[in-house]
Parts: sequence; C-alpha cells; structure tokens
Amino acid sequence: MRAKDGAKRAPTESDVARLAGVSQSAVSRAYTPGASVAESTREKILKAARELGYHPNMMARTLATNRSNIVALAISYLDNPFYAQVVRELSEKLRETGRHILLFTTSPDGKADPALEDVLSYKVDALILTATTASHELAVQCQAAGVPIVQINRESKLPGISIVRGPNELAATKIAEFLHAGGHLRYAFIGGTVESGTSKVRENAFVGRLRELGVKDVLVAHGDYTFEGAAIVTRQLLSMAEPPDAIFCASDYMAFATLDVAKREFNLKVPDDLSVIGFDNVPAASRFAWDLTTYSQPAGLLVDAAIDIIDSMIARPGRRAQRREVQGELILRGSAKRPPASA
Amino acid sequence: MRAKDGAKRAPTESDVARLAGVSQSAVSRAYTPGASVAESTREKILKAARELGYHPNMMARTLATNRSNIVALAISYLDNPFYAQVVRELSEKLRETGRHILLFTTSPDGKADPALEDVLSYKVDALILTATTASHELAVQCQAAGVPIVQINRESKLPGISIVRGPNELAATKIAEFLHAGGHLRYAFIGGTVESGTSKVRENAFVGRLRELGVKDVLVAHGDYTFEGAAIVTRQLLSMAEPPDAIFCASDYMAFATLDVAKREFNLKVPDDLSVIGFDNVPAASRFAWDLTTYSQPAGLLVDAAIDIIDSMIARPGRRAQRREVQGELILRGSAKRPPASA
DNA sequence: TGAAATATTGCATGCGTATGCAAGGCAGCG
DNA sequence: CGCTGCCTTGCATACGCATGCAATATTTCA
Repeated sequence: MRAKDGAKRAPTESDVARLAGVSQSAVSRAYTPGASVAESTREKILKAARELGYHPNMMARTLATNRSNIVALAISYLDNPFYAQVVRELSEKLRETGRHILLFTTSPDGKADPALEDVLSYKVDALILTATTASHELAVQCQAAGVPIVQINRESKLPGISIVRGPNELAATKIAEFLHAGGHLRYAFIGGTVESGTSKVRENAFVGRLRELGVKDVLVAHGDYTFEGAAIVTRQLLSMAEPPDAIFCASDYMAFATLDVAKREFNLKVPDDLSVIGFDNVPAASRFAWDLTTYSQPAGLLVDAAIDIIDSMIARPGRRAQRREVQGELILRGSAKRPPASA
Repeated sequence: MRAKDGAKRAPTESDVARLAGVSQSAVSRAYTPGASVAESTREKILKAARELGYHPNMMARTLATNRSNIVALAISYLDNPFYAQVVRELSEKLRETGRHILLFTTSPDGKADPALEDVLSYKVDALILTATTASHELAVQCQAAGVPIVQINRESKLPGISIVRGPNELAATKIAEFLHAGGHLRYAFIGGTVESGTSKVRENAFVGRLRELGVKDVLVAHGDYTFEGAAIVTRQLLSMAEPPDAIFCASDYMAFATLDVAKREFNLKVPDDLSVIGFDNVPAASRFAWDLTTYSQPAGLLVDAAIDIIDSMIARPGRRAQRREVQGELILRGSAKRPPASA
C-alpha cells in the first residue's frame, strides 16, 4: 500500500538477516537476552544492524510478546509542582529498565476520564494514576487483562487496585498538635475535592485530633487542589467575622494560594496574624518567598513503591492488590507560629 | 506460549466477528472512518464489541498502518513550571485528535540523550523536543523514517528540524530598553547553558541593545536553566565589588532563584536595590510572593504552532522544515524599577 | 576416534489489524 | 425483465518479530 510516503521503509530484521547472511530468527535472537546465539554470529548481526541503522520495531515486538515496555501514567494536576516531580521521578526510574511513560492528562474534575480506556488499546504493562481514580469499569477490564493498576495518593475501594499513599493520618495529627501548641484560636482546613478520599482522611485526622485537644469547631473548606480554588476559599475564610488564625492546606500548592491571598489582599503578617501549613514539601516551599511550614511526602519514595508494586505484579500475575505507605516528617519553616517551648 | 498468565486473552476482531456473524475484515472496517460498511452491520458489530469489551489493539494497528497516534515528547526541565505547562497543553491538545504523548525525560546536560533513539522503535508519528536538541544522527534517521521533528525553544542547524520559538530578540531588546530607562548602573544577564542557542540569542540582543544605549560592559553568567545553578551565579554576581543592580534572567524559574538569593542572603530590597526581570511569564510569576516583571511567552501558542507543523508535515511528507515565532509582551510587575516617565 | 550431549541455526507459524481484489447483492434504468 | 453500476462483504495476504520444533554443527567424554 504505502510504497513511498516520501519516507524509506525502515530496515527490518529480515534486512539485517540478509546482510548478515543469517535467518530472521537469528536476528531476533540476537536482540533477545538469554536467547541461544553464538557470540560470533551475534556480533556479525549487530554489525549488520548498525550498518543499516536498524532499530527493533517495538510495536511488532509487543504484538508478538504482549509486553510493550510502556507504562501508562494518568495525572490531573501537572501544574502542581509535586506532581511534576512525580512524573519526573517516575520517568527516570522507568527508563532504567528501558520503559517509557505514555501520558494521560485527565481533567481534574475527579471523574475518571473516558480517554483512559485507551490504555487497553496500547497494551501497556501497567497503569499508574496520580491524583486521579480509575473507574470501576476500567479497573475490572484491567484486572481481566492482567494490567496492574497503582494509585498514588488517592484512595479506592475498587478491586485489584494497589495504593501508594503518604503519611496522611500521622501528618494531619502532628500538624494539629503543632498548631494547637502554637496557641492558635481558630482553625481551618482547606482540603482538595469533596470526593477525594485522601483529603477526607487528612481532614478527619486533623479535625479529630483538634477535638481531642478541646477545639470544638474547625472550619473546613475545599480548594479542589487548585491554586485558584484555594485562593477563593481562602478569601472566604479570611472575610469571616472571626477568621481563622491557623490554616492547614492539603497541599503546598494550595498553601501558596492561601499565603498569596492573605498577604496580598488581607495584608496579614505570617505567622503573626496567620499560620499556614502545607503538605508535600515541594521544592518551592523552601524558597525564601514562601518559607512554608509543611509535612514532607517524598515523591521519590512514592514512585519507588509504585514501581515495586507493578514489577511484583508483573512477575507474579494474579497477585493481590497491595497497599503501601511512605513516611515523611514535619518541616519547620516560617509560615507557622512555633510553640513557645520549641522556640 | 503464554497460555494464561493469569490473564484472559483480550478479545480480538475475530472474536467480535464471530459473535456478530461477520468477517474479521468487516469488524476492521467498522472501526475505520470512511470505510465501506453498511450502517446496519456496523451497529451489529459495535454491539457485539461492547458485549465482549473489545478494544482495538493499537500495536497491531500500528504494525499494519505504520501510524501509532503517539507523539514522542522529549523534555529536560520538568521542574520548571513553564515546561510543565507545555506538557500539559500538548497533552490536552493532542488528545483532541486521539493522540498521546510518549514521554522522554532527558538529562539536562544539553547532550542529546541516547535513550531518544527509542523513538524510532516506537514508530511515533512525530517527535517534539522542548529545551533539548536532537543529535545529528537522530535527526537524519527521523528524516529518513519520515518522522517530523519540532524543537520548541531551542535552535538547531540540523537538517529537517522545525523550530518553534518565542520572541527572543524582541523581548531581550525591550527588556534592555526598559531597564536602561529605569536608570540602572550595572547590568547582568543570567543565561541558560553555554551551548543553548536560545540563551545566546537573548544574550546578544540584550547586550547589543545596551551597548547601543551606551552601556559598555554587561555581566554575563550561566545558570544552566536550573534553580540551583541560577542561585549559584547570582551569589557570585552579588558578591562582586560592584554588583549589578539590574539582572535579566533567561527564564522565570532562574529569576526566582535570583530573587531568593538576593532577598534571603543579601537582604536586598527589590526593586530598590536590585531589579530582576525574567522570561516566560509562568503562573507563579504573578504571585504576590514573587511579583516578577517578565516577558510572556505563551506556552499554548508554542504548542499550537508545534502541532500545526507536525500535522502539516504528516499530511505532506517530505515537506521542508518550518520555523515559527510566537509573540509575547513585557509584563510589568514589581520586581524591576520602572522608568520615571511610565510611573 | 566415535558416540552422545549440547549448542546453534533455520523453518514455520502466530500475534491482531488493514486493505487490495474479486465476488456477491442490490437498485436503477431502459 | 435484463443489464449496468454501485455498495457490501469476504478472502487472502502483509506488517515485523518471537518462539516451538526439528535439523545441523560443535563440543565433550570415554
């Protein structure tokens, strides 16, 4: 059909075989680790391949082996530096094993994206979701197809979906204690989306611990994990008759919005008038301009765990979904009042 | 071979054909836009497909058609929010035409990454490079294979490589004039890497215009497009006997580093003691905490141009490489002293 | 040196889809 | 009613690689 679209047909194993004076299968074996080829012929083949500029056709290989060396990554909030970091770490670590990322940016409205169905078409080796959740249907289909699914930073009750999460409860608890020890009067929590399980878990731990400490009502708002969303609810909170003097944001990115609004629009001094604590410890949090107190959630560890899970599930298909939690720590900076004792 | 890895074999067109009582080719045609199928049979087929949970196998389709609907994206500085934005825009716009991104994060050391050779294996429809350059060998091979290459924001003299760039000369010229009108005494330019053509172009325009305006020597340093790199050279610049009072950074991201060091370590007032101007106008530049004067370079427009180019080259193979420049404008904020007149 | 064990090779086929070609079906027309 | 032409459909084959199996070459061991 396509004789010449102006482009020469790429050389194939047969071409290499012809030049090297061997069979096509010999060439194939030369590229298959552990296959039976004499060292001398392999060299002969590789030489011929180099001469022709041959590169194995991954699509054909995938068709034959059912393994693509492609991992699908679904992500919603690429503007949040934390997730940019996740992408980067994941890409670099997968590359070490010759794998690549097929990117699916999903709309941040929480709903599972229909375009995600494409993962089944591309025969990806695994599907990693960060800050998104898979639909029930997709989960079932992937499980049937033997494609492991790992969700980073989102909960899910769906069958066969592995979870990697940060230290949600512990962090929220410690932050509650830290703020309380700092002698604040009125507390607020700015979560992500209403549906986000992760956000809910942090909220419950934060509010719960504060209640134990005698704080009756804690303000709760949702910034939808976006800068603009967080800015809006911050504006609302700070406009109240009795505005909060301590805000815990479910992500650094939203905490930046809170700081921005507080300083720019309300002319507040941080941390004198208002303490703000974030979550993630993204690099920007340490900038002088932000100086954000936060709880670290190492992207590298999350990614390591995710890769570990998919590898183990690929090695032993049919294995049960796993659940991992990585550790972090409270990072003390200048955006939150410190307790008198620790001063 | 693989009888059951614990995973059922995914349904194929033949399975659908059997259930629908037609031939495999009929099923194929049902999924091919513009193919000859009766509407009644198509519906019958789609129904059967739905029933089986059939999804076309893109790898097989690619093998047969030599089109994968995959665009390779090579990127170095994912931590720079500007490029995160590029990735996001590109992903969303490609999705509109059913295409996806295969991600290649390359090491930021300027050298073309050997892992990029994989693009030839994956039979991608095009290759887009942002803030990286393709090796000569890769350029030749891609051209031979009919794979269009577009570089966003990097120059290249290689054959067959299209370029999409921001308003480098104009921006640098205007920034020079703006700073000069602001009555500064000592100017510095913090570029990216030494090899970066983009950086060099901006440097030349900036230094050249200042020279025209009577400024003899302009300090030139290289921050390697990284936050840390820019922080280091800023430290050096500000430690000089006669430190600059006006710095133009080749990216907002580096400008943040400059601001960070200036305020935190040198306790400088911006813009009274030091004016800083960036390039890109990333969202963070408008934050109160940064309030960065900069020159906009709309990621969306760059991406639009890139997609436009690859589409036109796919439509008419063998077409010559193209070169586009998108427009931007000087964004006045608080990080640089304004000329008296415009106050 | 000869036979058995092993390493290497080629042959043939399958992976799932697209498409040229020819055959069959149908409507329109005279 | 018969013929022409278009619309549908199926058949057969190609796409590039992997692999089981059988054939052959090489080594090992007695």
